[in-house]
Amino acid sequence: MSSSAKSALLEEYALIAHALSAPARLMILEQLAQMERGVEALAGKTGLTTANCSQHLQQLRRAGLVASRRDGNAVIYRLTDARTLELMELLRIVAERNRAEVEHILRGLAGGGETPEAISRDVLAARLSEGSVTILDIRPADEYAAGHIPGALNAALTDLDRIIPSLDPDAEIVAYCRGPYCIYAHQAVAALRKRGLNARRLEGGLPEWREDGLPVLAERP
Amino acid sequence: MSSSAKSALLEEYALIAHALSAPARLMILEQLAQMERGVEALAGKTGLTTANCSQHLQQLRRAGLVASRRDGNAVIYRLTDARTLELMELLRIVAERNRAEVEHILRGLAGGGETPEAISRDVLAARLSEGSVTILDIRPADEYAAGHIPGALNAALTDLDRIIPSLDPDAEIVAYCRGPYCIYAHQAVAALRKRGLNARRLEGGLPEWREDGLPVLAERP
DNA sequence: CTAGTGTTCAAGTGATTAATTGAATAATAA
DNA sequence: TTATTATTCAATTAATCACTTGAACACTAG
Repeated sequence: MSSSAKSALLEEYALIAHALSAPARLMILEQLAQMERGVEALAGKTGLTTANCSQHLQQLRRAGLVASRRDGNAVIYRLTDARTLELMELLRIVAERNRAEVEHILRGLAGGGETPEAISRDVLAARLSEGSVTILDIRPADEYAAGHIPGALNAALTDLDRIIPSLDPDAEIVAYCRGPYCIYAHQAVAALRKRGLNARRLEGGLPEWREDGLPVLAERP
Repeated sequence: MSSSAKSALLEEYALIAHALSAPARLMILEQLAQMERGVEALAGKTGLTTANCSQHLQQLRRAGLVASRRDGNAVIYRLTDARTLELMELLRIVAERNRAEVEHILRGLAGGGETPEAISRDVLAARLSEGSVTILDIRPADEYAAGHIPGALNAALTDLDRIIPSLDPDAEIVAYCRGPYCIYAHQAVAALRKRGLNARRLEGGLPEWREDGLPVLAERP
């Protein structure tokens, strides 16, 4: 009884870890952290087929990490627990500390140049009110519309060149994206710095910002 | 290049999660959190065969979670990173929040009776110096010998009856074991309370206590 | 050197997995 | 009702997994 309780518990914990052990599911969770979405939309965003995405979603549901509701004939999935984001971030931290490959990949994204430390959310929040920073939201427009840092300009990565001329060359620029798994901000910072701009990355992304209770602006709430 | 970098990163994160997705490996990690150990000793503690345990250890090593050194003809494994423990604890927290089964199992361990909240490490550490608490270490003797809270009495679960007569019936008793995955302390508290003693569980186990920088006594350091 | 101990490797089995395809099911609109 | 859209199910494939068995390897003691 006691040893079966122990192994039952271990199986529960392993089930959560298993839910996070497929890249496809990590992508889905990152997407759901931006906003709730239907299966087809998620499939489009992640590049999975609809059926495959649905199956992954059901595995996530079995683990209790996502829940769904019906809206007409669409099934809208959402994260059940913001703690899952912490779990994913810790996963990233442990991977970064223990696997040299991770740092190697991240260095490659910086394009060879030196990249300054990411700015913390606290610090950015404090400077927000001063208006002394230009904030760039490097995500697709629909995710920006679902919520963004007040005052942030939206620009997709492929769209950066369009917005660069309008930036104050002397201002400090802070770029953010979906979160710790997202490389948009890394790439944006590398591109901006290559053009001589003073750009840094924000630690984490919008979901982490929201989770810290910091202000978020949505197009229609 | 960018999308391949993204998927390469996701695969790295998934690799860590995968390492944690088997109950056998969670058991091994919990053991290694107590003390470093050779393959055979780990196999004995976890109930795995030696070969199987060795294979799991190599999977953990591939993920970077454990490292090894040779000592004579024995290969001694250890955790590489205490952050892994945080990851396991968060895994437990998310499982507890999202899966009703977990709470159900834990309630079963309490034996139907009411169990008080676990006492935090800070609070116990503060009371330690006052000497107003009896601390019980519910782990096998070898793990106790490798390190324990100063002043703690060692008693295996099967051994509880032996030690109970010597306990002050009016004192507050705090029991701890290997950590958040370990159910020894749960069971010990249930048994002690059934006998009318004022027992509570310590939050986390010895590894977490040590990780907080709190004092640990080892038989031979 | 040989014998003994502790660990790893290699091959094989059964179970589980991710992903594909196409059919089945819900809910809505005409 | 039928048609449409969105999602899930069922059957399939190839790959990977945990675990077992028995042999191979590394190191130590004699």
